[in-house]
Amino acid sequence: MPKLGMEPIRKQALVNATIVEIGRVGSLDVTVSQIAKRAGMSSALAHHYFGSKEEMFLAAMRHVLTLYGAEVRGALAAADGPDARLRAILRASFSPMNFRRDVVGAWLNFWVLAQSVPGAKRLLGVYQGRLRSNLRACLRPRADAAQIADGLGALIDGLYLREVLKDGPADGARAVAVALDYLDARLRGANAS
Amino acid sequence: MPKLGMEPIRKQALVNATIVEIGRVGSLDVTVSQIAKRAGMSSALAHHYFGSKEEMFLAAMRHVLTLYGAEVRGALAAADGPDARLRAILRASFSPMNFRRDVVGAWLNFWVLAQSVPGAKRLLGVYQGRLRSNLRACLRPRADAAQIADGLGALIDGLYLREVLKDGPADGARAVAVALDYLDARLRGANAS
DNA sequence: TCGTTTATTGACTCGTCAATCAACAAAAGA
DNA sequence: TCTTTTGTTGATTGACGAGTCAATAAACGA
Repeated sequence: MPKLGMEPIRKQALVNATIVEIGRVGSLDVTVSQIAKRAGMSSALAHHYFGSKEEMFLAAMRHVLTLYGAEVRGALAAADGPDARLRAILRASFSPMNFRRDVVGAWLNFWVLAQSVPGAKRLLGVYQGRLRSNLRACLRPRADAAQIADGLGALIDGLYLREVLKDGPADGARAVAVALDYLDARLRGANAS
Repeated sequence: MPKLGMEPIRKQALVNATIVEIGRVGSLDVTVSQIAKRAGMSSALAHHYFGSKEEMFLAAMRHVLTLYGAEVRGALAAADGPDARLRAILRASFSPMNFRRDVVGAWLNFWVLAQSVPGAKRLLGVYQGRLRSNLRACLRPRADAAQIADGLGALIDGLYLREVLKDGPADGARAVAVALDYLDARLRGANAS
């Protein structure tokens, strides 16, 4: 049975299974056995490839973040002009992939993980920093670019949160609409206060 | 030692200890023993008063929600006019009490809890419903009241989130400023798109 | 061919923790 | 006084789960 070069395949399967299981259970209280089972292997093998459960969580987090980053980069590449780039970031952030129930559930639990695991906190910091700098870049000429970007970043996270708790299916288009609604108003309005 | 009428005192102590411990550990992975110890009693007594750990979590959540509700109600009572009432809700939401590190940590974990415990989900639903109806009431005359309220609610939650992850101390005043910044722009601007 | 590396698992260890229980202490009531 | 109610805990149970280990097997390299 044992074919060589299994490591990357097994790891990927475990990462996917981790995300699915976290989303299914709705918390980080998933056992390595559950994850391994879903990935079609024994828990011992999971421990063999990732040294620990925490390492598995971090790998899953890294994967989600990587996918998101790729999506944003792709959307940005196809947009020119600051305005179009802003909208591209929003659309990417609320794309169906990011709104898959398990992915959003994973994000939520990663936020919690970041409270206690420094590695997780660092990863989230990288994501937030990139998002912030992307947003600011689109708003650079304005004096209040930083404040607008911070608010918009928070709005994105908040809209995410709402979707997790909703009963029905997530509605990315609506989230984009709400965000654009505020952003447009803020961009047009005088820089208040 | 045993004085009578201990029940409410013990329960309150446990609820407070639960919030503190969740905030300290940064997750729901707190043992009943830890909580009981901080509350100055044995874990057996904790189980005696609340039947289970889950019941303790729900009681703590109810308490946080009650405090928040009282704060909003108090702020609303002292404000007249829709505009002042909107600002009152914002100020109450970002009051120092709600930005205490452990309280915000508790909120974050309650969001996670709501994913798997129906009772928790119901409680959060009540909170969100009240917040939404309060916000809408302040915006009633407008045709787009619902959309503005939804965005503002999400913005509040998102700003919360940012504070949890920050390293330094939480800054409620800044959050209020960012929220007002967007809200003012949105209220003044044409109802876009 | 034979040792080495990679893949894989079942069984096991060790710790932890929620929940229970038996027992004890003090107040209230009869 | 005696009994019932309330408060309180140490010890115990029972389950579960992360991580380890020994053993097996296939491929590879020399």
